[in-house]
Amino acid sequence: MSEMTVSRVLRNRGDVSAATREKVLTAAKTLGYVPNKIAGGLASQRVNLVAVVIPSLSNLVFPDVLGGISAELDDTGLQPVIGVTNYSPAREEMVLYDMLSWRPSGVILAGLEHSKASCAMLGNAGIPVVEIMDIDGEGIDTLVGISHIRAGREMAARIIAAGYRRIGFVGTHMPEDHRARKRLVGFEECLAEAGLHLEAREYYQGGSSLLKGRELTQRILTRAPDLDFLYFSNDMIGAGGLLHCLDKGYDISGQIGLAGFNGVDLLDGLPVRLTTTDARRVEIGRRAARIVAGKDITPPDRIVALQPTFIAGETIREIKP
Amino acid sequence: MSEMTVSRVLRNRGDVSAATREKVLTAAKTLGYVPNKIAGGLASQRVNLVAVVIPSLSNLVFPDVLGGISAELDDTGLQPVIGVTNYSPAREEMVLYDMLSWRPSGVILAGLEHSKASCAMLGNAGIPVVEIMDIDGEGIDTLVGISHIRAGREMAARIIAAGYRRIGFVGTHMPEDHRARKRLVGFEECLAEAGLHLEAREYYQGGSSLLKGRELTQRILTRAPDLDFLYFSNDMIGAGGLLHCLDKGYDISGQIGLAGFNGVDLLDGLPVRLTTTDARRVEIGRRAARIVAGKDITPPDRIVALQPTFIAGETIREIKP
DNA sequence: ATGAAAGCGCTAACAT
DNA sequence: ATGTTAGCGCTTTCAT
Repeated sequence: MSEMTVSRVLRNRGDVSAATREKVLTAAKTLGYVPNKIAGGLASQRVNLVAVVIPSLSNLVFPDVLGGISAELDDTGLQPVIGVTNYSPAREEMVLYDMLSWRPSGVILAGLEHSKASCAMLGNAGIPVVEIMDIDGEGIDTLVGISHIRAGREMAARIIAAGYRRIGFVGTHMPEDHRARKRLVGFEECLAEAGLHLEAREYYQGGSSLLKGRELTQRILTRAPDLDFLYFSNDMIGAGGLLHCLDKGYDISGQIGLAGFNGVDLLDGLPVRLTTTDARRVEIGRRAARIVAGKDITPPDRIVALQPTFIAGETIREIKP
Repeated sequence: MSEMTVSRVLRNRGDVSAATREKVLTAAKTLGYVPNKIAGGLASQRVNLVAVVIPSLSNLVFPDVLGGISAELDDTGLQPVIGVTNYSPAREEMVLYDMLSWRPSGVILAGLEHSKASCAMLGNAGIPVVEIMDIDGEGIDTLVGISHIRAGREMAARIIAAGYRRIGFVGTHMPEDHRARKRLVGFEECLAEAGLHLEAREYYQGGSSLLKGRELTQRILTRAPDLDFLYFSNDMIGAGGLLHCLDKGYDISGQIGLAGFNGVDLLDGLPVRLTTTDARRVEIGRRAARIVAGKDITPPDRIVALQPTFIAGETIREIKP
């Protein structure tokens, strides 16, 4: 029996008689044969991999996105391969270079801001490229995400409508976290339109944790004790802030309101539910994967805009009707 | 100039004059050339990938392990490729099959319990295989981890020494979470040796969250109101239990003690610090990566046993001297 | 339904 | 320091 027949059986391609098929399968099993995809990929010029490039795994956001991607790729024969950039454009460039050298069937990558070389590589790759999370800017091929500017604006509008006026911000100071930056831009724009401005800011570097949220909140409230609202750049920091305020006996939502961002349900059991915005993480992963897999057609404008949705929680006053 | 010279430049191999080297590099850059690793791998019979197979990304444990692996592989030219099994041996088998078909340089995978076919594949692969997290059992090649039986025993011993006697357990009921199972085995063994036994158990399925921890704690304390200690199978569930007990006004550590497992620092800012065991996640990742990369020699017994370390926290009584 | 031949894009090994 | 040749293990294509 030729190797050709074996190849046909193992890929369920072409006509093979049930008898030989059976023989090949059992032989492969007993020999513990694992086909060599390197040779296969070289011969067929196709590889069932999708490169997924994200900034971090410890940020609770990305496991959710990956979950959406996996779920949607599961029945397509495509496999995600994850690369992590640590929010460094230089590292992103290296990761992309490495991944593209494997000639994947598509690329999903977080964010719109990439080095010139990265953009060139992606443009020349001749494969679907889906940039996710953010839609405020120019894309290379297709975008799937939410407008963080809008998310920031909407939260500001809710806060103002609820009557808060002395507002502070606590967030990351990573120049490379463009989405956090855009949320703040939208937030401040909306404040400005209402004749308001941020009364205080507190920035931090590195990962987010409850403890950091506590410390920063303590610090900003020491510096600016008369704040009546704090907008945090994510839920983990926000939850830390919430715990601090509970500790200190603040009247949450009355004396001081709080809001985070993301809508991570890991934190649902806190003593008070944090007001936040659902960033539609799983859905973003799903839609991106569907496009790469060719399950969805790309919209004409090449943008899939999902809507960030407000989660009221209990740390903001209700708006009187 | 032959393609061979180009190949040499791009891999920094063999002697190439500085002049031609320069020429090749600029040409590659302007053309946006990305070498084809599929062809390269086939020709050289070597591929700079390390397969990393883990059960889940949403479990806070694994991003930490991956962090350790990445950090240690960073300067080796090796690249981790992550596969997720969702705690399913069948899925693990598929993931392994897929990954091995790319002929990686090594495999790091969580746990010691694998399907027969998985073991056969790994045994035949002819590459370093490091099983991580757990050392209670037989390995295929090399093990790096902690003894969960011992971790369970040690926590039980501390709890008993602190004077608690009516002890309950809250944990996952996933038959495939062998490490949680082994901790419980060790825990109960130690109780039995002291003439004690678990007074109540509460199991759950699916992922862990603060909310689930609250609900389960409420339930177990309703059924068995006179418990004086709760051992949780992880910190997230334990933190939920802690929040519930705080809510209900329990005297934490006095009236009821609590302990989790893992030592995740994300939760450090809780109102009361949870007693737990540090599972040495980052170190496990590092050591496994060092072995796969050939930085460390494998110990003669093929086991790298790390010590789970007790973190006292504030939810257990201090032992009187 | 099965087989034979060519070749995918590189690199190892051996010239020069 | 640079070039030549063969071949990695498959799949594509074309025969039979």
